[in-house]
Amino acid sequence: MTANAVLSESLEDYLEAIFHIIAEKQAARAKDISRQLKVAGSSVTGALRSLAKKGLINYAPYDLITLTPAGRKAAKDVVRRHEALRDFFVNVLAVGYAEADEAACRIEHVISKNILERLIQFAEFVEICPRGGSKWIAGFGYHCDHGDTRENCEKCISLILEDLKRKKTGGKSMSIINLKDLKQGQRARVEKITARGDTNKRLVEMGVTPGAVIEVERLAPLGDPVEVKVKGYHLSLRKSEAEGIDVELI
Amino acid sequence: MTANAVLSESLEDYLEAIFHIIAEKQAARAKDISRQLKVAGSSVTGALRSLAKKGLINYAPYDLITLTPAGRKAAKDVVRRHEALRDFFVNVLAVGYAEADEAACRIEHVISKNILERLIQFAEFVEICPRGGSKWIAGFGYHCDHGDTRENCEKCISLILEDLKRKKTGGKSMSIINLKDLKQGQRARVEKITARGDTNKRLVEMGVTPGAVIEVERLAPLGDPVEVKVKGYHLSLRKSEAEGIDVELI
DNA sequence: ACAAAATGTTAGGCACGCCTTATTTTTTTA
DNA sequence: TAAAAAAATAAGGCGTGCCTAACATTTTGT
Repeated sequence: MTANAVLSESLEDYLEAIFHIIAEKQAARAKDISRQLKVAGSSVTGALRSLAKKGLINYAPYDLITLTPAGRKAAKDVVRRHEALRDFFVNVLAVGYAEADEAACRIEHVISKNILERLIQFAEFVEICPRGGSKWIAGFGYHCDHGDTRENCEKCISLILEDLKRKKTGGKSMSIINLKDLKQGQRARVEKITARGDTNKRLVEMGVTPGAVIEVERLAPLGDPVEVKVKGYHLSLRKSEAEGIDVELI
Repeated sequence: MTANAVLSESLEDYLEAIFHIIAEKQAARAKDISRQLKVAGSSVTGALRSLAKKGLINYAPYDLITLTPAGRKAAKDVVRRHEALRDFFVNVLAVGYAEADEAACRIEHVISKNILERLIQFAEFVEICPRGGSKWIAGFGYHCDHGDTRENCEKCISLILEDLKRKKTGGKSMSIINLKDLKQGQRARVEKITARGDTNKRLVEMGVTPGAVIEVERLAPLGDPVEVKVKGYHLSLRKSEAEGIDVELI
């Protein structure tokens, strides 16, 4: 019941594991957790008691384990840190997924809020800035493997020139579309929030602001709701909300 | 005496503190360490015994503390991680020094070798790639504070165009100079290693390769030796070695 | 040189977080 | 439905890393 108890690294790991198990199969059992975290069953019992005492999980001996609202919030926070770090390593540093995931696992416990937000913003910036982009990251990968020479930079510059020409011919109105028209897995840059009033407010609060990168994670059959990821947060938007967001495909 | 014992986070902290104290005043005392790490004196005694047992420090009760060669190597490694992280946070993420330093302090213990190298390379890449550079990072700072709109991107693109023009007029031979002609604090990109034979080999081993960013940290009165930083490593180069390196100012 | 102050060490304790071994409870299966 | 298997818990131990309090050894000031 404690309001905002500080979680130890290992309790964060337990919470994260529970979150993932529940996402797959409604409720978790101690065995699932011990298997996932590779610790003895008795260690799990102790951890579960701690988490229950902090009001983060519903737990009774021999019973299934679920997250309380506070627990879900705390778990999502850990997961967001984890995913943001992993995405940064994969998308910006061009590190392999497995290695990135493992590194995220360790760093997620010690990174400060501010630095995390900066990392998220930087990854976003790299994607939307014309000077960045996936080609640029590919160039970084080349630089890592082969070092850099002036000739490579010349090539790089001509790539920018090509991009510029494309932009120019595309004119000022590019492929601005509505969020609801995106397909699953597509990413876009928020161009404008056309929603007004409360909806507008709600969207901004959730991190949906012009310039932000938004990714469609799942789309219900009728497009309602649409699950998206923005700034590391997973959001579920109603169709009416999605319609109030204009985006530009990346 | 242990060859390559794994150090706990706290022992790494102790080693790092000892390294910094010794850099300032020849030898460390337990009090210096307890003051710096903000722990009780008795904790220091225990840690020192551990470090001595691992053959990393020379330690006798009531006596001054110095690093063994192995200890110096281990300490330098920790310091490199710390500095590389801090530099990344400051130079790439545009985070304040104090905050960056504190974050580095925590992350340095858990970051993997590979990811660290990638971070170092990325920071370097941002500096030497024409698409990156300090102006680009400044743009990132703006993006963080105000979000991004298409107009900003237009400005950004015109900046690149200006850069391109400058490069064009500069022609193909830019300001390639010799490393020995750099002043203290200047940074440059390694263009070519003109040294041959053993010197060449030694330089490459130390991370001085074409494309690398090199920074002059200290310059002896007669330019021999010159202390530089490359890829997070602090090196001391003899004048004869410095003369074998052609660089381009950043 | 010798007391006072500063510094260093020992001893004992506490909290974590993990382990192993043994026991209890629940679920499966024959 | 009862024995076997699986899952969960309890008890006790270990290592780390920190603390306080008490004691030992320098160093310093006069």
